[in-house]
Amino acid sequence: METILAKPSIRAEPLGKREQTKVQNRELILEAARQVFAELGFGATTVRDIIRATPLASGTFYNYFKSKEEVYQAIRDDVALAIRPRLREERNKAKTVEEFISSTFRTFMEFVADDHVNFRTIRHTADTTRVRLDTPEVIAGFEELREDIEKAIKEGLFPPVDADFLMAAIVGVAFEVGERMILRDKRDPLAAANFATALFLGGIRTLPHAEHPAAKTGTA
Amino acid sequence: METILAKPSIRAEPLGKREQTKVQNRELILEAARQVFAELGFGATTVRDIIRATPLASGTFYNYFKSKEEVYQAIRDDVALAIRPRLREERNKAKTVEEFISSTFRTFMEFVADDHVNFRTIRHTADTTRVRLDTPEVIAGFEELREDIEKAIKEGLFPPVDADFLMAAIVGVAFEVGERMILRDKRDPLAAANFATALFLGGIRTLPHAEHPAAKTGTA
DNA sequence: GATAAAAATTGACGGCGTGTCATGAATGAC
DNA sequence: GTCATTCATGACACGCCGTCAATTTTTATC
Repeated sequence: METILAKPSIRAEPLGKREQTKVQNRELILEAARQVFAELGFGATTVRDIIRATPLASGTFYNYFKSKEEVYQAIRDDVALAIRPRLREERNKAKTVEEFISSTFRTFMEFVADDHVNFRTIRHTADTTRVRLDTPEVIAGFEELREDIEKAIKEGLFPPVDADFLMAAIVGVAFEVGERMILRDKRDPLAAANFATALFLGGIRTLPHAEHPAAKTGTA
Repeated sequence: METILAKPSIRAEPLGKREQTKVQNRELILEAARQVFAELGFGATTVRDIIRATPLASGTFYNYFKSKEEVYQAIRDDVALAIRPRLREERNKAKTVEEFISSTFRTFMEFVADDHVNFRTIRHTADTTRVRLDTPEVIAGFEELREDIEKAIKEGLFPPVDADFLMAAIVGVAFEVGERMILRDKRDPLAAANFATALFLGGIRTLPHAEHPAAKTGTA
């Protein structure tokens, strides 16, 4: 852990066979887990189910993860780590409240629409009940948002509102509206983002008007 | 199930011994479950843990519930069934958008503040990860909200917005801001409700200004 | 009250998932 | 080629799950 001095003068890609299979096995487990979670739901899935969907032996699983929860975290964290930099960048570019809010929701909704397979399978278990697990990485993303809001307040971009509540509100709307979006027959991330943006910028009265107010369900 | 003709001419409270212990046992299990969930978290709790916290035998559990999930549902449903009528009543009394929104958030936040023990223990598991399970009763509450929004649109109270998205946004903000509220040292349901209400009525620019924008964390 | 029928409780049991660990195979260093 | 290290393997002991035949408790009837 301490000695970084390695033999090969070339410090690059060509991993040893050992490292290769290690990475491979990890990915094998993660991929199997994604499938099994999607099929059985998180709650019903067992470590055995995951490992059975893999050529590996049961004991091997525990060389990589401590539990199915940890696998789930890894999956979730991949997503969080992928979207967080993009969100941060967008927010940092923002010169106005409008840009801050709209770019946040647009980026998020587009990501969710792309990633809807993961999103869906992870949030919905087999039965009627829904599950939402926020891993430390995801929570760190929330904190980043709050920091950015606080910074924006300091710079006079935002009025001096309760940054903590505002962060919570943005998160709540993003996830909840995002979920409704991917449940619809036709996923329209822009429409969802526009809705959320308008809500935050001007409240209900400035929301875009729906074409067919009643026939808008699509959830069944 | 069909014959309602019972011997006792008095059709009233005094349940038979049979019915009494039935109600009692059910309550015994529910109460034990509340404690154990709070202590171990939902995920780590087993049916055995629950029944052990009870004078009953393991087999008896299954006369009352199919699984720990069903126990959890029952607990959650109690809460949902308690708050739904109050929310509905408030919304039905509303004559303006302002009343509709503000009464919804005020009622919800007050309820959450009162019930924060249940809310907290149920939403937070032992580890860092958070869990949210929406039971059918809770989801039915969401649907009620959407129906009320659709009705309000028909009556011209609301502009013709996307009722589904608006419902999701209200739910998201209510839960997420509600959670931040109960995490704070001093629970202030009115402040949380005012924040959410202002957001929905006029957007960010009309949000109440925080006294000490930076020192507002309280979450640590 | 005594007796029979109905209902509910009990705990032991087979099946399965969990996490561990001794064994052995693959890899890398020399 | 030899040896040490690292890792995969699957059997194992333990505990939980849901069931079910036996038993106890309650209710109905005489």
